[in-house]
Amino acid sequence: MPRGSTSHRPPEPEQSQVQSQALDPELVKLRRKQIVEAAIKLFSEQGYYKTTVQDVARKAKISTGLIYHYARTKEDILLLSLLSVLESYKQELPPAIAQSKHPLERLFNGLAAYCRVIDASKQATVLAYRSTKSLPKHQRELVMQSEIETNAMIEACLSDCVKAGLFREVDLGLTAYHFVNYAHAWALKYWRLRNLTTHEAYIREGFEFFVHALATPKGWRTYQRMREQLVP
Amino acid sequence: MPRGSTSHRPPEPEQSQVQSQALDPELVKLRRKQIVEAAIKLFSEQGYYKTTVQDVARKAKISTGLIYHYARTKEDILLLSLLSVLESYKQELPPAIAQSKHPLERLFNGLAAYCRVIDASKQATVLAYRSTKSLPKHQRELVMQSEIETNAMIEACLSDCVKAGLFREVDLGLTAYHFVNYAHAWALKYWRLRNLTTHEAYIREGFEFFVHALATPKGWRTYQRMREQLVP
Amino acid sequence: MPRGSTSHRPPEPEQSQVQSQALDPELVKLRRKQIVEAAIKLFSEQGYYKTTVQDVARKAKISTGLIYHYARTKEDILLLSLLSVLESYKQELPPAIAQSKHPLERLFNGLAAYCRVIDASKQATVLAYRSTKSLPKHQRELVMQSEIETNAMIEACLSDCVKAGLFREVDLGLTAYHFVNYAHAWALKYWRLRNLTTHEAYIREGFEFFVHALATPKGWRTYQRMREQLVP
Amino acid sequence: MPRGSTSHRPPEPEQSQVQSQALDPELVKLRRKQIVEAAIKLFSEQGYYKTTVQDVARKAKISTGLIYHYARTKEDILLLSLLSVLESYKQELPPAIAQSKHPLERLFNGLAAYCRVIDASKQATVLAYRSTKSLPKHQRELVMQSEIETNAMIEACLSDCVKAGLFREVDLGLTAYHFVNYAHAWALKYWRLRNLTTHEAYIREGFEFFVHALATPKGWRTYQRMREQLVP
DNA sequence: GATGAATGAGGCTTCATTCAT
DNA sequence: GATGAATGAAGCCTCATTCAT
Repeated sequence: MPRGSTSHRPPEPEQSQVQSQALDPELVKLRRKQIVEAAIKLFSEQGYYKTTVQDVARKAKISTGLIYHYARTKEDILLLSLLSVLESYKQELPPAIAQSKHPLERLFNGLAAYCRVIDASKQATVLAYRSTKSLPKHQRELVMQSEIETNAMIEACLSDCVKAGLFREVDLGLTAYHFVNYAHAWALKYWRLRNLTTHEAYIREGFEFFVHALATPKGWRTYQRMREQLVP
Repeated sequence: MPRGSTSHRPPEPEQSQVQSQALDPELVKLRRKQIVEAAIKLFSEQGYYKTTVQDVARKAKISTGLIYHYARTKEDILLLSLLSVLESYKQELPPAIAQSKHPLERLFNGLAAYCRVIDASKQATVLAYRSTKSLPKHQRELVMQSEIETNAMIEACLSDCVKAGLFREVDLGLTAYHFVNYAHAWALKYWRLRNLTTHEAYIREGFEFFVHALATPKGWRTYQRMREQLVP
Repeated sequence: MPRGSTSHRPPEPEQSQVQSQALDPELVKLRRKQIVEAAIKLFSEQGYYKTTVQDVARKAKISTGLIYHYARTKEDILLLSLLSVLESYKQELPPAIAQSKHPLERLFNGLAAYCRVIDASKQATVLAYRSTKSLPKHQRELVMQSEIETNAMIEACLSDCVKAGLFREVDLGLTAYHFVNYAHAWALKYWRLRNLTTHEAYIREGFEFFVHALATPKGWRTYQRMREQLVP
Repeated sequence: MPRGSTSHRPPEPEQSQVQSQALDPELVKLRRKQIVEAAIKLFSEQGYYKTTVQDVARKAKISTGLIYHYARTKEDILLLSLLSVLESYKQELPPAIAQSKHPLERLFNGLAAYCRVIDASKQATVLAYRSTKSLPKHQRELVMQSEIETNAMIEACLSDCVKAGLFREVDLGLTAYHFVNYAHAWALKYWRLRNLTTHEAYIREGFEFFVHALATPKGWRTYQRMREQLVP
C-alpha cells in the first residue's frame, strides 16, 4: 500500500536521534554518509525546501526508496545533515586547542580553528541558521545542544585566560557568544565581508579586537609578545 | 498555473520591486500593508514555505485572489515583507542618532536603537536571515542593499568617533559589521541569550565591550564621564 | 509547499462527520453528491484500495485538488460513501412500512423494501461489508450506528406482530438480525443466489420461511389469508 | 517490479493454484504453513492492503525474499490464505456430521461444527468476505468453489431430513444457504451479536428457529424428543 | 475591485518485487 | 535455499495560481 500520507507514523520512540531499517552498522554509516554529503551540498545551494528527496537520492547515487531505509522523513535527512555539520565543528576544536599550553594561545587556536572550519563549510553553516527552524521542536533542541557544547569549549579557554590574569573578569557565557558569533558572521555575511578582507586577516584582526576589549595590562603585554607566533 | 511556476513567468519588464494590478495608490498602500503585516507574522512563526498564500489571505482578512492584485507571486510577498522590515530598521536609526551631537553618544544611540528595533521584531530579523535565499538573485540584492545602507549609518558614527580622537584608527567597514552583527545576534541567538542576560544589559555591556576594544585613552575617559547619561 | 505527507493533520475536531473547506452549503451538497456517486461506483467495482483518488475525480468530472475541498482524506470519501448508502437504506424503510396498518403486512413491506433497496445497490452493500474495516475506529462506529438504526425499524415491526399475537415471543433483537442478514445475503451471495432463484421469489419465499418459523397458529392463518395481497 | 504489477506478469502457465520455485515438497509445505499462518493473522487484523509483504515475512520469521520462493505475488499469499481457511472449514464438517446416524442430529452437528469453526476464526471468515474481491477472477472462483462444496455438505443433511419426512419439501439449495449465512453472520456481525447472546445459545436457538421453519409435525416431535441430547 | 471555487503539477513516501551474495 | 538491501513506479495530498462571477 504505497499510498502517501494516510500513514500514521508511530510516535517515534526517539531514543537517540534518527533510526534506520537497515541492520549492518557499517552499511548504515556508509549510506548515511552518502546521503548526508549529498544533502548538505544540495540544501546549502538551493535550500531545504527547493531540494527534493529525489534530488538527494540522485546526487547520492542511490534510489529514492533507499533513502527511506536510512532516514524516516525528509526532516530526518535535514537533522542528520545539520548534526553532521555541527559535529564536525566540535571535532575540530579540541585538537586545535590542545596544541598549546598557553591560555591565550589556546584561545587563539580555538577561535582560528572554529573560523576555519566554518569557512570550509560556509554554506553548511548558513544552512544551519536557515533550516533549524524547519525541524520539529525536539530535533531543534538537539541542534541547539550541539551549539552549546561548542560554546563551552571556547568558554573554557576564556576562563583560563581570566584565571591567568590575562583577561578582565567578564561574563564568560556572553563573551563566548561574542567569539562564536564572530566566527559565524564570516559565513552569514560572506557576501559582504569577502569584499572587505581576507579570511586570515579576519581571524587575526578579530582576535586582536577581542584582546583589546578583554585584556588586562598584563594580558596585553603577553599578547604583544606572542603575537608573531600566533599566525602560522 | 501551479507551483514552481517561477520559471514560466514572462521575463518581468519591471526590474525594481514589485508590481500590482491595482491602480489607486492609496488602496495599493493599504492592501499591501495588510498583506505584509500578515505575511511577516506568519512567515516569522512558521517559515516561508510552511505558510501558504491562503494563510496570508486569511490572516490579512482578504480573499486569496486579491493577494494577486497586489503581488504577482508568493515570492513577491516575501520580498515586500523583507523590504518592509529592513525599511523599518533604516527609519529608526536617523532620529535616534540625531538626538545628540556627541559622537560617542550618537554611536551609542544608534546601536541602542538598532538593537531595540531588532528586539521588537526578533522574528522578522530571523526571517530575513532564513528567507533571503529563497528570493531570486535580483531581489536578494535589493535586500542586501538595504542592509548595506543601514551599515553605512553606523559606519558614519564610527568615523566621527575616530575623527574626534575617541577611537583608534580601525577598519570602519569591518567594525561597523561588528556592531551590526552584535545587534543581530540578539535575535539569532535569542533562544540562548535570554537565559544569560536582559536586552538592556546586552546593549549596555555590548557597547562598553566595543568601547574597550576601540577607545583611545581619551575616548575611554570620555566614555567613563558620560556613561551615566547613556542609559535612559 | 505541496509536499506530501509531512503534513501533520490537526487532530481533527470531528464534531459531526466530515468537513469541507467550501462554504456555500448548496455547493458542498452538490459536489459531495458528485464525488460520492463516483466513489460508490468505483469502490464497488474495483474496491477501495484499487481505486485512486484521481479515478474518483475523473469520474466525478472535477479536478483532483477539488476533492480535497470536500473531503479531507481518501478515507473521508469512503466514509461519505458508506454513510450515503446506509442513509439511503434508512430512508426507504419508513414509507414502505407506513403503507399499511396491519403488522404482518408492515413487516413484509419493510423486508421487501429493504431487500429491494439492497438489490438496487448490491455492490454498495458489499462495499460496506468489505470496506468498513478500512475506516478508523471512530468512523467505523458511525457506520455501525447507522446499521443499528435500520435494524430498529425491523425490530419495531416484529414487536407489533408479537403484540398482536401473530408471532411467538422471541428475542426481537436477534430475530431482527435474521431478517437483516437475509436481506444482506442477497447482495453478499448474489454470485450464487442468482442461479438459484429470482429476487422477488427470494423475498416472497424468505418471508414465508420466517413466518413459518415465527408465527403462532393465529399468525399463520392471518398470513395465509393475506398472502395474495402481499405480492404486488 | 513495483506495485500494481499484476498486469505485467507473464500469463502464468499454471491454472490451478499457486506455484513455488522450491522443490523439496516437505519444505514447501512447511514454509507455506509459516507464511499462511502469519498472513491470515495479519490480513485479518489489518486488512490485506494495509499488510505489507515485509510484515508477513517478519511475522513468519523468514526473509522477505524467501516469500517469493513460495508465492509468486502478494495475491498468491492471499489466495493461499483464503484457501487454507476455507479448507479448514471443509475439514471440520464431515467428522462432525458422521458422529450420528440420525438425520436431524447430523444436521445439527453440521451446523454446530460449522458455527464453531467460524467462531474460532471469526477474523479469517471476515477476511474471506472482505478480500475475495481482491483476487483476479480465476482465483476468486477457486474460493467460491470451496464455499459451494461446504454448502453441499449441509445440503446433503437437509436432503436426508426431507427424505426422512422430518422436514417439508423446500428448496434445498436456498435452504442450505440460510444455514450457511446464519453461521457466517456470527462472524460478520460479531461486533453486535456478542452483545445480544452467547455463541452456544446462538447455535441452539438458531437451530430451533430453522426447525420451526422447516419441520413437519413429525419432524417437530422428533426434535422435541432429542433436543436435550443435542447440546453437549 | 473583490471573491473563493477550481485547477493540476509535483513532492514525499510506501512497498511489491528483484537480485547479488 | 536463504537473505535483506536495493529499486522505482505510483498514490495521496498540497497549494500557487487563475478566472468566472
